[in-house]
Amino acid sequence: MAKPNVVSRKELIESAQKCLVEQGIDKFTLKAVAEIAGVTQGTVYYHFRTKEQLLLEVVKDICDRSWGELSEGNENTIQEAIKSAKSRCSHDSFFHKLFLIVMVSGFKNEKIREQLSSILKKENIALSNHLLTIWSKSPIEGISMETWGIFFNAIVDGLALQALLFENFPVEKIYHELEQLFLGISKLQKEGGN
Amino acid sequence: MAKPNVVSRKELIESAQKCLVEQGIDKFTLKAVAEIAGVTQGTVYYHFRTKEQLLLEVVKDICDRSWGELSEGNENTIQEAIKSAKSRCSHDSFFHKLFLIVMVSGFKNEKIREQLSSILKKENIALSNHLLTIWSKSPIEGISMETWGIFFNAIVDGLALQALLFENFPVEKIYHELEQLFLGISKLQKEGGN
Amino acid sequence: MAKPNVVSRKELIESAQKCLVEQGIDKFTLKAVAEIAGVTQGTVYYHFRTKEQLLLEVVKDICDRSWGELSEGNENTIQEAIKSAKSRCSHDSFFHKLFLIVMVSGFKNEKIREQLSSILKKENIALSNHLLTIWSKSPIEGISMETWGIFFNAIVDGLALQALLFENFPVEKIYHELEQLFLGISKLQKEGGN
Amino acid sequence: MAKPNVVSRKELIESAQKCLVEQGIDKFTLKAVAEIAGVTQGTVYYHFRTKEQLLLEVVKDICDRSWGELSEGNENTIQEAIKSAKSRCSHDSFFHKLFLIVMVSGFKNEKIREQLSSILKKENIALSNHLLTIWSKSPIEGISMETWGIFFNAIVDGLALQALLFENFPVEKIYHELEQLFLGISKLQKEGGN
DNA sequence: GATGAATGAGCTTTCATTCAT
DNA sequence: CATGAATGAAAGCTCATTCAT
Repeated sequence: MAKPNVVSRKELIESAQKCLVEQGIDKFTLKAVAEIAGVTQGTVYYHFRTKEQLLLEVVKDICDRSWGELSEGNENTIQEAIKSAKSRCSHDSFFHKLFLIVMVSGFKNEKIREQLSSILKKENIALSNHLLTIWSKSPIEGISMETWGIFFNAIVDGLALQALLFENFPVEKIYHELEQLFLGISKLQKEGGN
Repeated sequence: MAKPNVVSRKELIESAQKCLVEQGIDKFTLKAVAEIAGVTQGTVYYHFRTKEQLLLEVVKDICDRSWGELSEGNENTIQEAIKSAKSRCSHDSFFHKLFLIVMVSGFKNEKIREQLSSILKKENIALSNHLLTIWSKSPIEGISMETWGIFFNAIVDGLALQALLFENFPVEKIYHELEQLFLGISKLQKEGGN
Repeated sequence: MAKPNVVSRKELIESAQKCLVEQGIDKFTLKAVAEIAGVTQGTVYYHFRTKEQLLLEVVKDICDRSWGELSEGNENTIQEAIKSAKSRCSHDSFFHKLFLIVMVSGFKNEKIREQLSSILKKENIALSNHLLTIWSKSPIEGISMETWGIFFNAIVDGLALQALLFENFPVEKIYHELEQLFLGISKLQKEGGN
Repeated sequence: MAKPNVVSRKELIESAQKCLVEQGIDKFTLKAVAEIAGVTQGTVYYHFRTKEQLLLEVVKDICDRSWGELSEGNENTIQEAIKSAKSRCSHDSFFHKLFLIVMVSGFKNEKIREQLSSILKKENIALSNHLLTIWSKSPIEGISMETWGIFFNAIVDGLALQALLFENFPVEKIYHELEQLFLGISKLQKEGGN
């Protein structure tokens, strides 16, 4: 019943991700992927017809995971959402590195761009919805709830980018202050309610 | 054959940047750069001893320009700063594409990472200073002025990232709302003064 | 395309040797080797990871063969040993050309130098031992049996060198006289026995 | 009166020889030669129209020097001749390395081969003549005086070859025994005179 | 005379891809 | 299913050579 080599495919995708992050985009070769997975080049070809196909499946996998995390929706408070973002943000963040690498590849690959933009969009929406459950309405006039999601996502990504670039990015401190920012803005909302 | 002085280093660096952005990172070959510059491969090698060296000089050039813009400091109001950020943000932004591409290359190249992080740091500081001239003190307790610079830079970069990914990112709208965000926060500062 | 098992490593090594001797050291390119072997450059690279590696295996092969010949030890008399040396000595001697070419390459490659010196040493020893079975003791006082092996080897190599350089080196004549030399020296040994 | 740049040409040839010996045959590039001489590539071209021409002049220079040494003829005894040979023989002998390198290049260059063979021939003859002044006639019947010169030259070259290959070639010891060999053979001649 | 920028052919090497086994 | 030998196109790079200055 159990399908054989379902694992194998998944392992190869994970090896590819590992390769991308650990060896960098220009050493992302099928030979390298094969080596990490402990198989031969031919085997990689057996599972993915081309290199592009493998890259695409890497992207799909990223999206699936991301989607899974969003659906879990176990972040009930702003604090938890920020905590979750923080955990993915550090100087050596596997996830953000991988995301940026495939994003850059996506500049010349419409399929990749589409997939990545679709999860980003979903994140934006999920964040908006989340904020809606916390705030009854936008804390600042002129900023739609959709935009609040975009802003939150943008700031989290922007911080991740800095964390990847800086050797000693003070993740703890910055995320603590990010929490203050949201509390401050949230207060605005309550006051604005008057 | 062998006509002297047909290209300058600067022209080659610009060709390299064009190549990176227009052809993508994996078609960034010295042949392509040479073609764009209208010279032969040998000429590129005469000026930059390796491909890595060329990439490094591309990064240096980005940093120099960025630094130049910061020094000009002709953004006197928040509105102008946001306007300037907006102008660099669009679905096909040359600058941000280039930045991300070299940043991803920098993941495996310490020299590149250092340079890029140094300009980002300068941007953060310039922004903090700018905000300091507008706000007398931090509008929200618990957030240092340094962090406001980091936040502003992060949100701008995060939005640029989305703009690169989405086909129809509403730059105008979002940047208008970003202005509202800053006005709202600024108001907090004044009130907090009481 | 991609027909498996069209060449063996051994064939490639032989092609490389042919290339070195027939085309000379500075036309010893992997393209040339591949052409001689009737394969593509890629194939050569599949078997030997670098050009240096191929050269090293060429040297190893020379040593193995040389060692094989020494072990056979089917030269029972001085006359036979000289005959064997003569046969390898001529204006176009494949063996000596090859040896000198790799020796010169070995000047900047410790691994090659080591291998070549090791077979030369073995030749010296084999010759000493051979002479010992013919002469009961050194024919000339002050010259050890080890040195006789070195001298014999040196003169044979020196003659080979001249044969490679001169257009009309009188191999027959010189080797006949070399025989006289040994007979003369051998007589000394007998007389010295008194 | 003093011709300018007469030196320069000579210096370039010496730089080329240095380059050949120190960097090896496959790093013998005009750029390397220019660097050693402290000039630019263009300058090397100004003096020698092609790389082959430079190599040829290197060979000519070797021959001129060698010929100069032969003409000096300040080796009056066998002991002095052997001493002179010994001095040129060591694990790092500049002269023999250079000779072998250009000899190997000469395998595919008739002009080089001719020049080298001509000096070798002269050496052979000079040695024969020298021996003739010491021995009234050949010490061993059947060996012509010409051949004695060839033998002596061959053994000296063969020993040099071993010295280049072995890390610890016992030059002192071997050359002392070579002297014994000649003394032994010389004695034969006197006895044979009876 | 001398220089250094430019060239282009050709080199070593890498790599996605194919295919017989 | 999986392998590994083979391929060929294209990459990075080197270098003898040319030429305007």
